[in-house]
Amino acid sequence: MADTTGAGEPTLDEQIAAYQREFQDLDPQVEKIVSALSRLNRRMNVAYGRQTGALGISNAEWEVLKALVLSGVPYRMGPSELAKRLGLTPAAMTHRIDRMVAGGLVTRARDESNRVRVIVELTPEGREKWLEAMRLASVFEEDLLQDLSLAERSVLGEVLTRLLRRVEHAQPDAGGRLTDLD
Amino acid sequence: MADTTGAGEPTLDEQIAAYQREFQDLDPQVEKIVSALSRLNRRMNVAYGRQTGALGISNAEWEVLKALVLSGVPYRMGPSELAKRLGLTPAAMTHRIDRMVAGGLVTRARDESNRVRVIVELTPEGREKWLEAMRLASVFEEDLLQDLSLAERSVLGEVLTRLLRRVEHAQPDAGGRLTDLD
DNA sequence: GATGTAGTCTTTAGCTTCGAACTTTATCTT
DNA sequence: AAGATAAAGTTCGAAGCTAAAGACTACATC
Repeated sequence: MADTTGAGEPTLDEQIAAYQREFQDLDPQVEKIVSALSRLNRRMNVAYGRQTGALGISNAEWEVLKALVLSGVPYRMGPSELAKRLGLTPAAMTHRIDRMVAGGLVTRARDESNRVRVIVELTPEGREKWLEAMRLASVFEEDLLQDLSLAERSVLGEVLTRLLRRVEHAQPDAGGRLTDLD
Repeated sequence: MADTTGAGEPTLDEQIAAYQREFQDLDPQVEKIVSALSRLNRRMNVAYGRQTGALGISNAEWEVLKALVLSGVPYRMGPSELAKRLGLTPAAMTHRIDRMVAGGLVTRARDESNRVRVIVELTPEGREKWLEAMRLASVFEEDLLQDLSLAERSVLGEVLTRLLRRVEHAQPDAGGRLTDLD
């Protein structure tokens, strides 16, 4: 379970109509964008989960592999750095690393120059898993976007990064309004 | 914690560059769109979480309220219907309803015409909570999209629903490819 | 060099979820 | 009717998460 496939969910247009019925002062166009974004993301995560599952790892483990690989050679990071990157508590990171060490995806060693620190390092097996997952993911992503023209891709990318900048550089105040930080 | 704010995360462009370095056959434009989508969604969920938290409910409870309100008067649904809608197991639904009954957001009653069934019904307090949350959310969403022109909003909505249709009407096969169902 | 303080993990307790087994009620078959 | 089958929720045990407390190391200050 925990499919989040959205089976039995109303169509997007039905949902917008219901919103309009229950909450009048709502811009349907805004709501459509927001709802589509959220749904699209959930469906994509389900797809990623199926792919990583087929490789015998979880999405959670895939994220750790991703952080390590993207950090570049020699593929090492400390647990707290990883935790911050993934938005986890240090406690959760400890346990996740435990599982991944047991699965042979990473190794854990004490930093000899500073014995408080721990070094998590990607194993060759872990790197290979990530590559396999990436191969599947990139095929899926290409297929997903295949109907979009080059112009549409360009606009979509630009608009999304603009929105991203807005949430990142602004924080909602108590009333929920976004106020610029800089 | 569990902020998922992405503190200490590389910028989007740095991340794309790292992908290129570690995995050559990747279309940077595709990856930019996908990464932006995912990040944007995480940041938005954090914002929603702050807002619902300020109202004394969790995002999880907010989702149940949403499903009930959108179902329309008389705001009633069965646990399994709710579970399917939210992508939860029946077990998780049972517990979530327990908590919401305790919090006065919904009531639980046996259906007298079919005593296997249970009816979860929104309380006036629950409906009011949802309205408050919606007021905050709609302000946030308007602010988020404020820099987009009408034309851009229209294109964005159209493109996103097209992508959504593609994931919904197609399922990735074992190799990860999306194959049309109809 | 003893003591305090800060930083980095790990441990513990409690919560939410999933998967699977179980209970209760309705329905179908004969 | 009687018994099998199906459907709807709940209960149970394990996994993974958070928050808070604890343990250990490094470093500053006296």
